[in-house]
Formats: sequence, structure tokens, C-alpha cells
Amino acid sequence: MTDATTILNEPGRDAAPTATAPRPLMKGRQTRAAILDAALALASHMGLEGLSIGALAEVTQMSKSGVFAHFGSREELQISVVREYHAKFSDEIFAPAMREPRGLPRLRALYDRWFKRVSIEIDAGCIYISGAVEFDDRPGPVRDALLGMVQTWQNALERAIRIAIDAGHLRPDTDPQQMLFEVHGLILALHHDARFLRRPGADARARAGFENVLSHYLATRVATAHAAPAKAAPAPRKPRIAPL
Amino acid sequence: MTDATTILNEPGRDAAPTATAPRPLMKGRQTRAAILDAALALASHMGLEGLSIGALAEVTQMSKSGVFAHFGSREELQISVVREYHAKFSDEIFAPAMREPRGLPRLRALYDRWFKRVSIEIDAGCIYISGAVEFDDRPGPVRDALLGMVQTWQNALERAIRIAIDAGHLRPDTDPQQMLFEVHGLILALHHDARFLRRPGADARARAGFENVLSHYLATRVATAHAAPAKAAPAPRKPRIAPL
DNA sequence: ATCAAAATAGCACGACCGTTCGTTTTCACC
DNA sequence: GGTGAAAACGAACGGTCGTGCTATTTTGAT
Repeated sequence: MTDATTILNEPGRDAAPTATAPRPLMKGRQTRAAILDAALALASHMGLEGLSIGALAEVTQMSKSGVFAHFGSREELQISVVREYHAKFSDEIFAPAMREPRGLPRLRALYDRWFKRVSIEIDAGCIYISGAVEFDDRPGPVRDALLGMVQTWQNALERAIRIAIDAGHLRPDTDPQQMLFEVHGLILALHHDARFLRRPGADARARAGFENVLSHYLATRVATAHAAPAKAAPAPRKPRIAPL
Repeated sequence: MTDATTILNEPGRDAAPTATAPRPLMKGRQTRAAILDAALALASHMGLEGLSIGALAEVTQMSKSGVFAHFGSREELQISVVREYHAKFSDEIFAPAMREPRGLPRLRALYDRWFKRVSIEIDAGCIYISGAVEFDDRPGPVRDALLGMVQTWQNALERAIRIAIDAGHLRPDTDPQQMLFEVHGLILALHHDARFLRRPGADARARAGFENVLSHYLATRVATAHAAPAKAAPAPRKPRIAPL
């Protein structure tokens, strides 16, 4: 599911079978996707560590070994879940926002969709967030995979901020990483207040906080057109949509 | 440990044995405290759910049943760990900061100590934060205990903000809960960046973010002395240090 | 020194875990 | 329809978990 459409990944990651899959039968991929779907839902509630093959087998009405065979190990299952989440996240948050005009509108769209995602989905917490807490002390391939994708996502956000600076929407002396840090805090606080504390107004608080942060870095009018972007010319432009 | 000195709790919670403990032997409390100490360290790394009696027995050089007997159930052990963390937190963060002068200095001290705690302790993550993620979807007594203490702590912070408003240090139209939300986000982002991403500058980022948030709510000079506090007179003052 | 109570150890249990292996069913293709 | 590979199953293994029991040791007041 959402396999080949992902644009947040390195161009062709798992494109070994050229589609239409001559060697592996179709049914396998199909049920694998179904299992992964259930695993994603399960991990959103119980966390990646709480994900068990037995529970997954019960949900999908399969045998434990049947589920197991699709991944070869629990660790590989966890990594697959992380990748699946990343793909969904890329499709539903990143890609649509990238279709907005460069600069502030795009930046707003990115966070607007993320806020909505975290607050609306009362069930199913964000795996990036819960995973970060679960694996901050647990070295291994799962942590590595998670870390890579979180960093990929943060890099995309940082790039969006940088573009907004170059476009003159944000003050030229804005520190992108600092702004990233502050807004990321709002996401985390939203997740905390909405899911753990169950506070109703958390969504509005996050958006209000976003406006407050923005007001710090917003270019004081003028801008938009005058004063050359200071930075180097619009020389090397990436294709259409830069892969995240 | 740090049992009777806690001031963040309801006055006399576990004061059943009047000290000097006539009935229960002294040794029991002693090893119980030692176990709790080890459990706190273990839970800081593996999370409250990752806390296992077997591992705890190994660390403390005791038998599983010996450890078990002190708590009666794993759940009670987890709750005890949460309470212990709360007590330590109260002693090391809340109490010292409350000795600062009312208003902005006290508010600064509260967050300053918290920032330091989260960033310096590279090992041993904050149980309030990891616990919130682990138990946001897991009803039960552990979640209830955790929730109660997090709310107690947030109420204390909100009170400190309110006092800073009344003292004229913060703008009178400041929304305490909104400010609380924004600064709490900085704590969470600090925890995330320092522990999961392992970014070195996270501490400075959080403090810079704090100043930015502050600048939004800071009274525009003047203040400090003129203009009556608007709110009711300093009528009913709590004893010395209000229990958190 | 004595003795009851408290603290700890030892052992076993049932449950669930991830994993392996051999068998059986299902499917795509000739 | 037969055939061979892919997919799913079922049972079992070794391991860890929390939790009861019953002894045994330790403790602190007499």
C-alpha cells in the first residue's frame, strides 16, 4: 500500500520486482499489505515495542507463523511498520503541502496538515513521536530506521523554512533550526495534551502557538518583491518535487 | 528515600507508621528504598513498561520473589516508581525554585532547573514524558497516578505564571494555559532532540525558545511597581510553601 | 539468649513471547 | 486438469514474564 507512490524516500528503494511481479505471486504482497495495515494500527496504540506477532495474527485471522513468514523477524516487522508509516506520512502530509506555492503558504500547509493529523486522530498516535521515546535508549536497526526517517522529515521542514526566508516571507536572520525546534515543540505539546491529558483545546493552542512563533520570524512587511534574495541566484533547481 | 520531605504531595500521604516505625522493621523500608532507586534508574532507560521484576532482582542482587514481596504486584511497583520520581522531582526542581522571589524570577528558576534536568541527564529520561507516551492509550491505575502527578506539576507551573502576571512581570492579558503549552513544548522538544536525535545544541535551543516565548508575554517595561495588581488584594495567603 | 514477626529465598505454575520446522493448502501457469 | 512453487498452517521449543506457594533466614525488641 502506498508503496511506489512515496516521494519521501530515495528514488527507487524496493523496486526490485518491476511491478506486475512476475516471480512472487500477487497474493503474498496483498496479504502482506493487509498485515502491515493492521500492524500500523496496532503499533499506533501499543507502540512499536508493544507490537506482538501473536496479537497481529489474531487481528488478521491468520496463524502466527503465517504472519511471521512475511517478515522473517519481529525486528523486520517493526522496521516495515516504520517504513509504512513514513510512506503514508509522506503521501498525506508532505506531498499535498508541497503543491502549495513556495514560501510561507507551503510552510503553513505543512504544519497545518501535521497539526490536523496529530489532533484529529485521537486514536492512533504518531509513531514518529512514540517511537522516539521508545527508542531513544535502545540502539539497533529499528532505532536507525526511525531516526533516518525523522531526520528526513525534519530536513524537509528545514528546507521549507529556508525557502520561506529566501522568498522574503521570513526575516533573513531567521535561524531555521531554531524555528524548527520551536514549532516541533508545539507538535509534541499537542500530542501530549491531546492524547495523554485529553485536553479538548489542544489543537487551538498549537495553532495559536504557531502564529506566535511565526510573528517572531515574520519579515516586517516590505519584502515579498524588493531586495534581492541575498542568497545565490536560483541556480540549481531540483526536478519537480524534491524527494524528502 | 526523599519520603517525608516531599512538598508536592498532599500533606501526609503515607505517614501511617509514625516514623521510628514500631511495627515494620527498619530493614524492610531500607531495601525497599534501594529497590525503588534501582527501579527508577531502570525505568528511566527502558520505560515503565520495560520495567521487569526479574531484571530488577538481578540488579539488586536479590531473588525475584524477594523483590516482588515489597510491592505485591508489578502495577504497584510501577506506581511506586512514579511516586518516587514525583518526590525527587519535587525536591530537586520545584522546592528550590519556590525559594526564589515571586513572579518572573521564580518562573525562570522553575524552567531553568527543568531544562537542566532534561538536558544534562543524557541517560535517565524524564518519566513524566516517556510515561505520557506509554500510557496515553493504556487505561488503569498507573496512568491515573501518572496523570495526577503531571497535572499537579502543571498546575504549579500555571500558578507561577499567574503570580508573574499579578506581579506585573507578564502582560495582564497573558493566557496562562497558552503560555504553559508553549513552554511545555520546548521541554518536549528538548527531550526529543537531546535524547533521540542526540543533537548537541538542544539545551541552548530550548533556552532561546524560552526567551522568545517570554518576549511575547513580557510586560512592556513600566510595571513592576505602578498600577495596582488589578486582581484582588493579597488577601488569603497560603502558609509558607504551597504544596504542589 | 529467646522468640515472634518480618524479610528473603526457592520453586513451580501458567501465559505469552519470537522462532523453527514439516505439512498442507492455495494459486498461477502450462 | 495437472504441476510446481508460493503461501499459510499447526505444533512444538526454549525463554521470560508475573505471580502464588512454602521454607528459611534475618531482625529487633524482650
